[in-house]
Order: sequence, then structure tokens, then C-alpha cells
Amino acid sequence: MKLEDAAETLAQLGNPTRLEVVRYLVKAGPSGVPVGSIQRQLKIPASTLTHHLKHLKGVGLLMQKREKTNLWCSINFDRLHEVSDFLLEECCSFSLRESD
Amino acid sequence: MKLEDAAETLAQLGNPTRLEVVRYLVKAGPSGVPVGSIQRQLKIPASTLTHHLKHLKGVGLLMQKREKTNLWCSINFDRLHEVSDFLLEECCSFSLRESD
DNA sequence: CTATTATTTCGATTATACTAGAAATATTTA
DNA sequence: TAAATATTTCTAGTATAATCGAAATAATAG
Repeated sequence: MKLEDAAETLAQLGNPTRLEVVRYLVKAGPSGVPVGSIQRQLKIPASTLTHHLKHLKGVGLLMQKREKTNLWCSINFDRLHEVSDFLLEECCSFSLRESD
Repeated sequence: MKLEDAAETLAQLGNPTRLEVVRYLVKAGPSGVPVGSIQRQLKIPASTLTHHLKHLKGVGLLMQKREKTNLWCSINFDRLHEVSDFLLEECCSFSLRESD
């Protein structure tokens, strides 16, 4: 994962509202949840939510699938792992080398 | 780790320049590196760098220690782990439950 | 004290993000 | 077609962040 991509993804996760959405989607599991449910549960105005979902989708953290009138949202777990891996790979190599 | 704190820390990591600094500090290891070295190596203007270091320090990712005229900077590995753990703890619980 | 090197503060510019109400669009059901 | 529900677009106000040059402030060495 390139630094720029990691930074962009981290930046998107860095907004409290979006991180809350991400956490909610994670709890919802792989099957996901409709936009409207997120909106009602987290009490986020619809237009604000759409805006944030667009951001999450933009960095590949969000997957969407339409079913009838509902748009189901689910987290891209792989992508989430990529980001945490970026931090861990880059950062853990030295954590056991206290001798330096 | 509270969601707000995690979000704030992720946001700070979400700036390309800061993430580059973090990566550089990680490579430098626990002993750290002076501000001036970061500045010259990554070619970041001094005032810009100070600004970003303040941000990193603000969320506890950066530790500083003065030695003579040099201010040595090092990464707080524990804090870095807290953030990645936040993502992993909140996010991995469902990654094995594809049956939902 | 003076010079040198290191780092920070100040100030200003520019850009981008967050938020949400109102209106528009889409999709299904009756 | 009309009504109901779901989601998005439009628009705009407000706030905050990124950037960096110039000047100011340490801190040490000579």
C-alpha cells in the first residue's frame, strides 16, 4: 500500500462521524445494513450521511449493493486490514529492538 | 481507547507529510532522531515540520527529548499500537463470521 | 559577549472539509 | 397514476487545516 493511499484512508477514518459509521458497519457484519438504518440508529442527517458514505466508498472501505429501495452498506474488511497492516508493518519492525 | 481519541489520532496520521514523518521516525527506531535531521532528510521546511510535530505530539504519537541544541524525536510505539488495535478490535470480530 | 546552529512563533495565503436543510430523484406498492 | 419511502444532489455557511517565509527565540561553543 502506497503512503499516499494509506494517508488518504487514515484521513477518512479520522472523522468521528465516519469512524462511528465504520464501527457500526463492522458490528453489522458482512451482510451489511441499509443507509436508512445507519441514519436512524446513529441519528445522522441523510445528506450528511450520504456525503460521508461517498468518502468511505472513495477509499474502498465501503461496499454497496442495492436491493429494492434499500441500499445496503457493508465494510470492506480486506481494506481495513490493509490500513492497519500499513501501520503495523511499518511500525513493528523496530518495536523489539530496544537496543538501538 | 475512546472513539473520539481514535478518530483524532487517525486524522493526524491521515496527513501525507505527517505519515511520512511517522514512517521515518519508525525507521529511526526507539533512539529517535533530531528535528533537523527529519527536516533535511524529508526536505520539509522547518516551520512546516514544527507545525506537524506539534500535531503528532498532541495525540501522543511523538515523544521529544532535548540534548544540547538538538531536540530528539521518537515514536510512541505503544500509542501506535493502540490505534491499530482500535481498528483491529472493532473490526476483526466479524471477519471470521462470513455466515451472517 | 559574539557567532553559530537549532527550533519555534508569527502572520498570511490558500485550500479543503463538515454540516445540514430543501428540493430533486428513484423505486416500489397500492 | 398516485402515494410512500429511500437516497442523493444542490447549495451555502462555517470552520479548520496546510503551507511556508521571515523574524524571533533558544542553546551552545569559542
